[in-house]
Amino acid sequence: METTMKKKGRGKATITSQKEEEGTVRKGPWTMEEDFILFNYILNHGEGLWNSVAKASGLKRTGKSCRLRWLNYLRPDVRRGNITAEEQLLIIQLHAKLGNRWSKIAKHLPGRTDNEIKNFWRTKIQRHMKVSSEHMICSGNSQSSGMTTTDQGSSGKAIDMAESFSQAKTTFNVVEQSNENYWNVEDLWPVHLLNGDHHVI
DNA sequence: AATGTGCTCAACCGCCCCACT
DNA sequence: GAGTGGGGCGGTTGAGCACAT
Repeated sequence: METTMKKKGRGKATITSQKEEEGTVRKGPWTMEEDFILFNYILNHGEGLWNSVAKASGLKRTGKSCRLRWLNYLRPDVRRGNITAEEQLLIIQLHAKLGNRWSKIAKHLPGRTDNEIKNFWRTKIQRHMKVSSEHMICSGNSQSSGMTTTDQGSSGKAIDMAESFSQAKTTFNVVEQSNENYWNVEDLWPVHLLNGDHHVI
């Protein structure tokens, strides 16, 4: 049996059904059962040695996949959705300072993952920069034309943006996200309590 | 209501680094 | 020093959703 993601199954839905039947590595969206297994395994054995986790837990996943799922989704301290205006400002400032070092940026934002920040940057900031850049070109300011956001040269623009952003946060379209269509990590918490393991990481 | 388009974000890929032998 | 394996990181992909037409 396989529980599919509630409504919002995302990610690469690669064709896995045949191969997983053959006992090879499974890919694509995680099911609730898999989350359940991984979550409980890590609660009982701790993090690290991800290949061992993958094997010992019985999950037909790679160690990398287990690690990613844990870090980006299952970890108890992970915060989901609603990147605050302050966090957005911090991200912009840190990116100006550190560049695309998402994991380093994430360290300054407790509960936020590098993946989340990276996605946020690409979907919000990068697009905003593109729009403002186009606006500048239209306005006759050609200095910034041709600059991509992956360039380190974008740092200056990011700083400018951070300044204007701090002044007009509301114009930046802070994204409200609803996670109601996902199963929550909280849904898994009672399980470990039932197992008699009360130690939370 | 149906269709098209753009956006979001979970997950994979490939590369790199580090520790160990 | 060379080889190997595990883990971490950044870039990219693509299914599903939301909104527009």
